Amino acid sequence: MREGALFPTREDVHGIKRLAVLREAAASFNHKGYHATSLAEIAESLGVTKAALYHYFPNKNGVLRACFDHAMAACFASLERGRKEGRNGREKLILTLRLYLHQLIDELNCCVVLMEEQALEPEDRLKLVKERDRFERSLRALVKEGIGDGSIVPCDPKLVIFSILGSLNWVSKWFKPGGAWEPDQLVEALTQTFERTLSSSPVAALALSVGDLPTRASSASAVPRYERPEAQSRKKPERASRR
Amino acid sequence: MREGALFPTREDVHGIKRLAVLREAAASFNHKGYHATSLAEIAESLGVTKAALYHYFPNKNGVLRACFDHAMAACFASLERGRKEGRNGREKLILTLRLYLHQLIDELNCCVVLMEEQALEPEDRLKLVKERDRFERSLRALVKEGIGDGSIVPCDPKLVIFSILGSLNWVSKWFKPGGAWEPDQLVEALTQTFERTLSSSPVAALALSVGDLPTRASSASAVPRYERPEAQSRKKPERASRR
DNA sequence: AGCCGATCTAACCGATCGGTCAGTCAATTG
DNA sequence: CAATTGACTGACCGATCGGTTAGATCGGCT
Repeated sequence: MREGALFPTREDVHGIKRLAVLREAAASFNHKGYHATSLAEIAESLGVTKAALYHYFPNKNGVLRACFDHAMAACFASLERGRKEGRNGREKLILTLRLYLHQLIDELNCCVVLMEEQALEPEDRLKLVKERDRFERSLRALVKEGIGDGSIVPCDPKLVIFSILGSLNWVSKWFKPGGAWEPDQLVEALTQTFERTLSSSPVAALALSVGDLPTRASSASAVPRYERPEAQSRKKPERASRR
Repeated sequence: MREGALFPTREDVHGIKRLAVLREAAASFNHKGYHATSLAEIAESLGVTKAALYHYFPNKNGVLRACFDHAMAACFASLERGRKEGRNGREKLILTLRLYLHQLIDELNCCVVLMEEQALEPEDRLKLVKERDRFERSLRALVKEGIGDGSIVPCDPKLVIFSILGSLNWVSKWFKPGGAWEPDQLVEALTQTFERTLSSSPVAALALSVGDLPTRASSASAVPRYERPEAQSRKKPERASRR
C-alpha cells in the first residue's frame, strides 16, 4: 500500500481487508486452533458472509498458509537484523529472538505461531518445515558461534533452542494485549531471562516485576534496543514483587 | 489394577483397555490436535470400531477430560514430592518440574499437555483452569521461596514460570520416543537448563550433547535423582557436539 | 443347559463445515 | 447513460464426524 494515501485505491482497500481477515483468523487460530475455527465465524466477526472471504483467500488452508508465511518472514527478517547488529553470538541470538517476539505480538495482534503446522496441506507443510528447520539451524549456529566466542555458556545448541522456542511460542497462549504487562515489557523481561540462561557470565538479578520495566513509550527509540547485559540498567529501583 | 495379577479380572481388562484408549487418544490429540482427531481414527488404530469406545468413555470430550485429569494429577503428585524432598525453593521447584516432565513423557507416551484447554466443555474447562491456576500459583510460590532463601535469582515469578512451562509443554511438539535422545537424557538436560536460568549461582557449563547424558538404565535408581548443582556430575567427559 | 451382562459391530441420524454458484449491488469507466 | 468490473450475498451441496440404536457374540455363573 502506498504510504499515507489519502484516497486508497481499490487495491489498497483490498489489501487492507485481506490483512484484516488474516489478523482475525490468526487470532482465532491462535486462541482456539485451526480446526475449531470456522470460516463463518471469522466472516461474522468481520461483518461479512463466509463467501466473501473467498475474495481474499483461495480457501481456509490458504489463510493458514498466509499466517505461516507472515511468521516465517518475521523470523528471517529478525534473524538478518540480529546477525547484522549483534557483536557476538549471544547478542545476535538474543536480538533475533527479541525482534521476532516483538513482531509477533505487535504486528499481527499475536500472530499464529508454529503450532498448527500439521493442519497444512502436505506440500505446504513440507515447505514450511524446510524453512523452519533452516531458521532453527541458523539459531543453533548462533548458539555455536556464541559458545565459540565465549559469550554463551557451553551447552547443547539444539536443546537450548528448543527450550527457548517453547517459551517464545507459548506466549501466544497466555499473553492478552491490554493486560497487566505491555508488549514491550514482556519482550524485555523474556529477553532478560533468555540472556541469563545463555550468558557465560549471567547477571545477578532479573526484573522483580515485569510491570515495572520501561515501555517503548517511555524511551525515545522506536526500535527495541539491545542493552549490554554487563551494564544492565533497570530504570526503577527493584522492590519486592507486588504480584 | 492389582499388582502383578496373573489372571486379570474383567475390571482389570476394562481398565487396561481404557488406558490404551487414553494413550492412543492423548498421542493423537498431542500430535494433531483435538478437533483434527476423529474417534473412528483412534478406534481403528486400536482395532475396534468407534462405537466400542463408548464403553470406556461417555463421549469424545470425556476422553479429553480424562487426559487433563491425568496430567493434573501428575502435576500435583510432582509438586507434593518436590516440596517434600527439595531442601530449598529452587530444589523443590526443579524437582517438581523434573518429575512432572518425566511422568508426561514416560507414563503416557507423551501425554496431552495443557494445550487444548479451549476444547473442553465450559464447566470442565472452568474446573481445569482453576486447578491449573492453583498449580501455577504453587510453582510461583516456590520461586518466591527460592528468592527468599537465596537459592533463586531475584526475578518475576510469574514470568519465569510462564517461560519454563512454555519450554516444558513444547516438548510434546517435537520430542519423539525412539529418537536420538532418551527420555531420561531429555529430562536431565532440560532440568539443567532451568536450573541455570533460576539458580542464584549458575553453573559454568551445561551438557554439550544431550545424547551423552546418562540414562536411567545406566544408573541404579528407578527414581529421577536430584543432583546437587554445586557438585554437578557428568558421567562422561564432555566432548564437542556430534549433532 | 440356560440365563445374563458385558462387549462390540454395522448401520444410521443430525449437525456442522468447507466450498460452490448464480445472481445482486455499487462503483468505476468510457 | 450504458457497460464493465469487483464485492458480496444467500442458498445450496457433499463430506465428515460425533453420537445413538438394535442386535450379534462371548464368557461366566447358577
